Amino acid sequence: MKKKEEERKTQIMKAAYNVVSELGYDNVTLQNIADNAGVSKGVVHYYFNSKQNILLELLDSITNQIYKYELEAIAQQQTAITKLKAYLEAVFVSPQKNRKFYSVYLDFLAQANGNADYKRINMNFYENCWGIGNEIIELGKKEGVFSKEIDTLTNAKMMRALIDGSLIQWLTSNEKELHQFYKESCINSILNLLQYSKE
Amino acid sequence: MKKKEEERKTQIMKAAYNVVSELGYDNVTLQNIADNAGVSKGVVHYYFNSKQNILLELLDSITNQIYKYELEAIAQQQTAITKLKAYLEAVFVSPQKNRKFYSVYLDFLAQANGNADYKRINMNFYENCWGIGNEIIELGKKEGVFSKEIDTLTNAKMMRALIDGSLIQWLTSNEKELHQFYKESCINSILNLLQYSKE
Amino acid sequence: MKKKEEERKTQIMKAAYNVVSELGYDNVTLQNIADNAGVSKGVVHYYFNSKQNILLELLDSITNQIYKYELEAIAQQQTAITKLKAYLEAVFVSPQKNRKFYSVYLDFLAQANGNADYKRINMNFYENCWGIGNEIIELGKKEGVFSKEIDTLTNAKMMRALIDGSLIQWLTSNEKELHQFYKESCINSILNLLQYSKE
Amino acid sequence: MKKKEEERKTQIMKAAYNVVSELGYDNVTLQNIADNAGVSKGVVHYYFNSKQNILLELLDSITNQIYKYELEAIAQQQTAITKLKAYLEAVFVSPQKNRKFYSVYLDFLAQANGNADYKRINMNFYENCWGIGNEIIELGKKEGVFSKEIDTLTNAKMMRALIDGSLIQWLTSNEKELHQFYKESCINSILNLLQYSKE
DNA sequence: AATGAATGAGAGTTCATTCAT
DNA sequence: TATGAATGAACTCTCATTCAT
Repeated sequence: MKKKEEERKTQIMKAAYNVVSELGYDNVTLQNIADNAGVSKGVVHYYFNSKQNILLELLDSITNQIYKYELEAIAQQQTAITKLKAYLEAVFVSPQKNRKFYSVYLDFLAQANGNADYKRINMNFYENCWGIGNEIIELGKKEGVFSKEIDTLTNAKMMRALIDGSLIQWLTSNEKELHQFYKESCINSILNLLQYSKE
Repeated sequence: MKKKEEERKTQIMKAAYNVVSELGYDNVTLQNIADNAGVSKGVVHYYFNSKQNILLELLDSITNQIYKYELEAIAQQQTAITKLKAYLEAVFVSPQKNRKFYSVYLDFLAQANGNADYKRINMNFYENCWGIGNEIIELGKKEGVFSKEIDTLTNAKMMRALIDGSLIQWLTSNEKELHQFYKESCINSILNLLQYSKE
Repeated sequence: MKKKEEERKTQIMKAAYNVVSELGYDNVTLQNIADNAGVSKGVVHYYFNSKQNILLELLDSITNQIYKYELEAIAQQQTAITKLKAYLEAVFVSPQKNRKFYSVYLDFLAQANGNADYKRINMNFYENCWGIGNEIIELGKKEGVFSKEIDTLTNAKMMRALIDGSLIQWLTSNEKELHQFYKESCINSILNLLQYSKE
Repeated sequence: MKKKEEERKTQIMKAAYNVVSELGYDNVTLQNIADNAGVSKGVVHYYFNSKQNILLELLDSITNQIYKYELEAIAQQQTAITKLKAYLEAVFVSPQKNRKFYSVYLDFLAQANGNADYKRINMNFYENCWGIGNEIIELGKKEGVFSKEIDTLTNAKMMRALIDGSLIQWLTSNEKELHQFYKESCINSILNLLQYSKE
């Protein structure tokens, strides 16, 4: 019983993810979501109490999925450098998936500015991301491959800023081949930041 | 005649900027804009042909203003390092102005994903920003203060990614005092990137 | 089997009475009724075929209960005057019960205007009430305590009009202490009408 | 300008009156009202901010109109008895108008039970009606045609209860010819109450 | 040049009813 | 018997756009 409910919610959330990525946050209607999920409009309200709720759970769900995927990626590596590379491979997973995730995520970032709930969820995502950065940097310092002079948290934040800024730039560029460029540039820049920074 | 028309359009655009920053892109109505501008709803349609047009011109206008402001800032400096610092001072102008600009800009970035016009305007803004980066980096290489091994355009792009990523992070954090932290972290990271990068 | 069904229907009807009195006729949902009865929404449909049916049976049920209660009250008295007083004590039973009954009854009266079924049930209730009035007045005429000149049925109708009009006025007044005032005023007016009327 | 707005609101309110009397309070839709008024759905919202507002103003409007009509009727008479008769002629104006007004009024009375705004408006109407009763009774006492022993306000309240109760009974009866019966019975009962009451 | 009244399509939401389990 | 998931029609309300003045 509980299982079926969970399946339905997942089904609707996937539909919402599709629709938001295709039409953009404010063009989404419940009818769109229902159509994409292959259910009636009433079902959407039955499982979520409002449109707001669906989108709230969607943001929560996709950021957590991204985070878990990244966590798993670095867990399979042993050294700071390989963990860092695995992390960036996970982040820059593919043009298709990045386009989908970042176009939806950007919509939520825009909404977050005036919405405390979205803000909270995004803050949580940031903290998770910074946590990954922290872990890698600390390990690198221990290994002696990263500069001991740099502040761990600050650089974790800068890492994520570089990643988000890059993928947002890439989204605008609209060219698939640039995905590789941004991935490599990001890796190089981060490596340089962590290895050679002074002061 | 022409002059009055220009004034009216500017007046309405300022109102649109205020309203979008306060309410968010998709909560804006023409009535809001008209009220904020102190004119009737009909006037807004008279000078712009549609709501879409106002917002299109708004994005164009604010990105160009930001660009000009940044250009002027670096024009007053002579060396690469001072130009870079002036650039970042111009970008991180103040918590109030950054909040206003970036909340509106983020809204447009989100919209841009499905809208070629927004995309084009943003691409133009990016190119302007990269141009500033290029100029500073080239000068620094000539002066010998920046590493000659780095690729100019790539690093100009990374600079802007770091800036945008930082200010978007800051927007979510919602704390005024962090503005200073992000500004300084950005300057330090960029300086380190440009001065010590290898390969 | 039959017994259980009867119990269930009673249980649901009590719930309906509670819910209509609390929320008002048009704010009632089947879910409310089901919740108040502690059963599932499907059960309500199982025992009654439609929402309309529940409410129809509710009106029938509560008007008959009121009538029976009034009948019993006058049956315990022997004289016209004591029967009349007992009748009015039964009608003005208590602020709580009057509020509950009259708020629901008023809802039905309002609905009755466009609904022949409600109208029929209410007409039946009126006839029952007039019957009580008739009985009391006839007895009083025989006893010589009421004027022989008055028309029995007409005065029975006026009695009930005075009662309903008073309790509806009282409902609006919203003050518990006025309940006593309206009860006494009603008794006095009816006594005067029946005892001293000319022509 | 103001005049046209007033006309439109009146036009819409008349339509609302028609529609509520035909369909009943909770079956009314904004589309019905718009259709009956011969305007678009948007216009109704343009002049009233919500459905609730239309109905609130409707109750206020019709009760005040009724009151003014009654006031004018008694103003044209000089003695207590002729004023009383004129009042009742005004109240029982015609089967058509009574049916329309009382079916709508009954809807509002039912709503008033859970709505403070409706309650307030109805209370105001009651006070106006009691005021008319007071004026007539006081005059009759001065003239010596009404019993000096009766309490003025109490009897004014009972008068109105008798009137409302009678017309509500008549509504259910659904027979045009009974209108005359209820009018006459009401007049006779009130006259008897005011002339011959003891204690 | 400027107004704001009027339109109507389309949004989110509610809920009686149906029906597979 | 009993459940509650699913449906979809119908509701109120919003708002870009049009247009007579």
